[in-house]
Amino acid sequence: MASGTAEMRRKALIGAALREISDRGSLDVTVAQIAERAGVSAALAHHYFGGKDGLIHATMRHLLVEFREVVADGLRRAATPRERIDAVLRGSFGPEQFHRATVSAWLTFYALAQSSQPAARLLRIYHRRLHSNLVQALRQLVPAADAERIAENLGAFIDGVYLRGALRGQVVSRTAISAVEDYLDLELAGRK
Amino acid sequence: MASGTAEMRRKALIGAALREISDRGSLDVTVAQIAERAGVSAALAHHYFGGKDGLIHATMRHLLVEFREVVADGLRRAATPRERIDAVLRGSFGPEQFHRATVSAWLTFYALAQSSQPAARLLRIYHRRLHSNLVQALRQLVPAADAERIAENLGAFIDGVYLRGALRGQVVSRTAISAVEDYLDLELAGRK
DNA sequence: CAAAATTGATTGACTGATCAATCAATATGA
DNA sequence: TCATATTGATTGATCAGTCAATCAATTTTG
Repeated sequence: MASGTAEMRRKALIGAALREISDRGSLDVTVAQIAERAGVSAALAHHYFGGKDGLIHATMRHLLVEFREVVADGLRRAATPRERIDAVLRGSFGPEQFHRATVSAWLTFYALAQSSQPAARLLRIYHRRLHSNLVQALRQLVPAADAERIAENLGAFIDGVYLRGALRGQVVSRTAISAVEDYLDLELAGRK
Repeated sequence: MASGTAEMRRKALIGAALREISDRGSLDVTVAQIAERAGVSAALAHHYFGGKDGLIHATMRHLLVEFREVVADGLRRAATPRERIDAVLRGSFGPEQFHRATVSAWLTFYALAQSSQPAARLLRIYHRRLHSNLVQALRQLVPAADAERIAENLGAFIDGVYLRGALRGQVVSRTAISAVEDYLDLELAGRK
C-alpha cells in the first residue's frame, strides 16, 4: 500500500495551516510558514495540495468535517426533538468549536468566502446542514412556517455569537449557549 | 485657503477603497487599484494616508462614522425607550448598511480586526456604542441585569444577520429586522 | 502690478522584499 | 531498479513604499 505517509503529511499540513492562520489571525500566511510548522518543505505542500488554494480549501473542509461529526454524534444520542436541537446547539458551541485556532480560522474563512467560490460553496453546505438539522427537529414542535423562521434565527444567532467571541479573542462562555437556549425556550413557550 | 482639495482627495480615495474592497470581496486590494479608481496615482494615496494601512484604517473609520450618524439621527427622533431601540435596529439594518460595498467591507474588516490592533479597536468602539445604546433604552423596560443580557443577545443577533446577508451576497430582506424585533417582543412580553 | 520665490499637489520610474510555483536532483523504500 | 517522497534552488510576478522631478497655485517683494 502507498503507506499512510501521504495521509499523515496532509493532516500535518492542515493542522499547521490551522495553527498558523490562528496565530497570525489572517489568511496572510505563506506556504513556507505552514510547511515549516509541519516540519516539511514548502515544495511538499504544493506536491500534496496542488497549491496554496488547495491547502487552504482542505483546511476549511477539515473544519467542516469535524463540525459535522460532532453534531452527528450528538444527534445519534438524541431521542426527542428538543434533544435533537440541543445536540445541534451543543455541537455548534462545543469547546472544540471555540478553540482559538478553530474560531479564528472559521472567521477568516467567512471573509474568504466573499472572494473564493469554493469557499463560499463549503460555507453554504455548512449553513444548509445546520438549517436542515434544526428545521427537521423544529417541525415536530411548531408549524412548518415557524420552524423555518426559528431555524433561520437560531442560525443567525449562533453565527453572531461566534463572531463576537472571535472578535474578543476569547472562548465564548457558557452563557452563550444559555442565551441561545433561552431564546429557543422563549419561542417554544406557550405552545402545545 | 489651501482649498478643499486635500479633503476631496481623501474622500475620493476612501470611496474608491470601499468599492474596490467590495468588488474584489477581500482586503487583497492594491493601492494602485484603489488609486486608479479614484483617478489619481498610487503615490498620492501614500502622500495622503501615509501608507496602505492608513488608507484602510480611514476607510473603516468612515464606515463607522456613517453608521453612528444614521443611528444618532434616529435616536434624536425617538421619544420612548421602545422607539429608541427601534431606532438602533433601523440604523443597523437600514438600506445604507446593506449596500453591497458596505456589507462587504464590514465583513472584511471583521477578519482584519483579528490581526490589526487599530482595526480591533475601532470595532470595539462600534460594539460598545451599540451595546450602550441598547442598554440605556432597555433599562427603562426591564431590570438592569436583563437589560445587559438582552442587549448582548440583540448585538449578536444583529451581527449574525449581517454575516449571513454578506455570505449570501444579497441585501438582507425586511424580514431580518422583523426577526430581531420579534425576538425583542418575545423578551418584553409578559412584563409590566 | 509683475516678476520671483515658495509651497503644496501630483506623478512616473524605480527598488527591495515577498511569495507561490516549478523543477531538477536526491533520498528512501519495496 | 523503479516509484514515490522530499528538498533546495530558482524564477517570475506582484506590491508597497520611496524619491526626484514637474506643475499649479499662492505669496512675497521690489
